[in-house]
Amino acid sequence: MIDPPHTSAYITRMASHHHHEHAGASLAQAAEAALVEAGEQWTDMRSDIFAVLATFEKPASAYDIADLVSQKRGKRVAPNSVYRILDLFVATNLARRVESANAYIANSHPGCLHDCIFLICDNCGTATHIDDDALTMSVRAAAEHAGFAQVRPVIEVRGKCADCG
Amino acid sequence: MIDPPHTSAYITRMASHHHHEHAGASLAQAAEAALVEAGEQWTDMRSDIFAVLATFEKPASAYDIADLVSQKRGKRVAPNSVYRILDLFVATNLARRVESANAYIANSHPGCLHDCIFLICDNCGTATHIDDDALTMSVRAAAEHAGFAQVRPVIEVRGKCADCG
DNA sequence: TTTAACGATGTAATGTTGTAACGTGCATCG
DNA sequence: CGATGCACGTTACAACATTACATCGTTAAA
Repeated sequence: MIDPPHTSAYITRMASHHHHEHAGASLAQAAEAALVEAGEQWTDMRSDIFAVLATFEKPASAYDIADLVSQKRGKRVAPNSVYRILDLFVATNLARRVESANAYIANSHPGCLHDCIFLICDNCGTATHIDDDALTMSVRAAAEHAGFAQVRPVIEVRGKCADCG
Repeated sequence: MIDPPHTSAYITRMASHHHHEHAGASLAQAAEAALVEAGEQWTDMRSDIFAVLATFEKPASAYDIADLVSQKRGKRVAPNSVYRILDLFVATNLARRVESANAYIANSHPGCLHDCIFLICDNCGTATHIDDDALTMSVRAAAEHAGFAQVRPVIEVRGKCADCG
């Protein structure tokens, strides 16, 4: 159903495509399509959580999202529920977890499978992502060379962004 | 450490960089030297924390360390004290933080400054590190090209290690 | 010799992030 | 109808991390 990130299907798909950056309603639509494509439901709760996540400039913690979604719905949504859905989003490539920030960020081109490199500013917290398939493939290769399988690269760079320099 | 790779490509790539790998007492000595070199004190508490950290095969959480050091001393050592010292160790390159595991690992060649790539097994939790300066320099370069300064790469790979495959 | 300053550690409290276990409501399908 | 499966709710708790302030010993100045 979902191509796990370590399959060759994943890798081949990733090599060719050139993508389309979404935003706003278009992004939500693309997300919905990708989730349905993966055989999952696009529920109100999932829609709300994705919408909130997509409004953030910076990586958002599950608790941040829980707060905003709670507001939006006028009813408490527990972090727990948010985590469940974020896990689903990550598994289906609608969102990414930023490990060095314990937070999540919407994928601006869901449906396009990719290893990402995140740059996170230590000062303002914003995250930008860059794509460099040569680089990420080298990291994969190095890990596989060391005997690792089902590899999932985590490539992030902390530093000071151009605006905060 | 797992068995080092043996291909000629790997060896060539690594050729520029020779470390002395420390272990046990030799490692503690090297750590002490590096810390003193950095203008910091090598106290009993720091020594104990480093010793405990160095015994772990897997990345150790601050709480893991706090528990063991508490045992060793017969007196409770608060996580907070451990964090302080771990922060110092990370700042002085005696230890590394593994972001994707919220945990720490002793640097087996303190005093030798460079970026590491960690491979963490999702199954058994063990972490091994590989050095590939060409790769880490490329990541740095990519970040700098995007306007980032004072960059600190976080390169980790989650997956299944050879033993757990 | 007192006393001020400083660095390291202790203590307590609290904040943030993440999971486990189990319950409820609702749709589908035999 | 009853059984199944899935999404989500509720509660509780575990794991990770920080803040503020106190204490203690060493060093350095008065």
